[in-house]
Amino acid sequence: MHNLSEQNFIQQLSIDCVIFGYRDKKLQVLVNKLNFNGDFWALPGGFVYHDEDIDKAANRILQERTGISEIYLDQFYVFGNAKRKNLNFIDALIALNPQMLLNGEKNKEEYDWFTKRFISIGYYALVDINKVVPQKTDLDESIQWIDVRELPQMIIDHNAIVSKALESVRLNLDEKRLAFNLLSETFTMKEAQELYESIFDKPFARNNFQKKILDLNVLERLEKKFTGAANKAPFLYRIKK
Amino acid sequence: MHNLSEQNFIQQLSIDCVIFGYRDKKLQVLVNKLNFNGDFWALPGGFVYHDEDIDKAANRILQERTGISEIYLDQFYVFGNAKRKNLNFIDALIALNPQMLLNGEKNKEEYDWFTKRFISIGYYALVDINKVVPQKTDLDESIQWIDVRELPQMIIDHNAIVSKALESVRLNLDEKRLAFNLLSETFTMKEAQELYESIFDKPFARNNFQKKILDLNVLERLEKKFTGAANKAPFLYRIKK
DNA sequence: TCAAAAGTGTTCCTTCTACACCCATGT
DNA sequence: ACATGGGTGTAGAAGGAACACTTTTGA
Repeated sequence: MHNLSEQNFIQQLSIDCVIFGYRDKKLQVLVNKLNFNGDFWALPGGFVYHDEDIDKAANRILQERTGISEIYLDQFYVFGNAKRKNLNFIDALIALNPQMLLNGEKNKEEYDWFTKRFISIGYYALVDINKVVPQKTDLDESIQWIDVRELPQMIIDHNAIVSKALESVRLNLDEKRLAFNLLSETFTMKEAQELYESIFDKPFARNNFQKKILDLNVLERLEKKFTGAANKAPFLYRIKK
Repeated sequence: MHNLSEQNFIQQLSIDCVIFGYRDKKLQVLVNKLNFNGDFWALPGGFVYHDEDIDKAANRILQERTGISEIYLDQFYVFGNAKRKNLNFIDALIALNPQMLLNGEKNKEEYDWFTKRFISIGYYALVDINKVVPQKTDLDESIQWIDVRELPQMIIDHNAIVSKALESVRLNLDEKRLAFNLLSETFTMKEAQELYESIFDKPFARNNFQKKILDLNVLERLEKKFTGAANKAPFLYRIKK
């Protein structure tokens, strides 16, 4: 593990990130599988340096995991149940990975630091999945995109954090023009519609959707996209600068 | 001061409460004036015990300050700027109150605990102002209701916290039926309208307002209220159980 | 009988929804 | 020519805003 216990970070405070991407007509979340025996899944997260804004900390964590900066992100909720501890998870981990205890002193410190009750600030991020190269840390066995509706059971309350994040995204989608952060720079109206449908998990009428989106007055129409298919070629759109 | 430094609380984490009440056709906020020389105003706030849910902590703080339980409250934002410290405020305080330094050791601990950077979770509460008996702590010179549009300059970012709270209340007012928490148990439609007008700081059309509120289908109509005025007596309403 | 304020109805306009039609494209 | 999918127009429904009218109350 890192030098978590060395007091560089604010104690008992963490940040958990729900990073949304969109591919294959599915809304996906970036999650990592922890590098231990047993199935331990978690959201990317981290801690806050003593002299660091929490927004900056969230940005840093996101950059570490996705490789890109200038990510759209928003704080959406604080999870502060008193029982929010890594303790149960750590004990299950140690039962399956007894070698973890070998290092004595050092690990004892880590253990004490890490098993306290944590308050976690939830951030959601919306990224163009094609620009992201997921980065695992040495705590992770792997990091991958998983369909938001097919997530495995995750540690502590991370599944609940994802639910709350999705709820917040839905509430803010139109007002803050969030959706377009999930698409590549140019896209067709159909792609935008399929994105909406995967976020809200319901169909939209094609003509009315187009009208609604264009009435937002934030898109500019570019050239047509010829796919070779035997039908009218759709226009490409881009967010107005 | 209290035994803040005795590690009963989670470090560097606070809760600040924006307690809204309504009287004299004005939306008011409960604020306290600190018990030192100089004009130091602050929102009621507190800290979180190690074994306490953050929602419970907010409830406890509210109960201490208002004397009532069963308060409607909602977490609305986390304020986590790195420069969020009591340091400047404390130094100004000490300059005006040099006697504070006399107690040596004990106060040094307090000083160290209290001058660190704090992350604060904002909660707003909506109360029936008639049921509240504001309670000051021994840190306060006074505690009082002040019109939300006439608040003095407060310490750190407390004015910004109030702004953000008001914004959140406006967003959630209809969806969560928040408004009626601010009125006494029975009220006339005019009173409800005046409350809305003070929250949104704009007038509503009388007839349309009545239709909108009754269409919510959450109120029951009671007897008429005869005031002695030379006009038609309005009905009283109450929230349906 | 009158003024003041409450209650209710109606029209107009904007917005949302559903249906229909036409157009471009490659086979 | 034809099937396929994209773009646009329009009528009907629903919701909100503005206006008008009636009712109740105490002086």
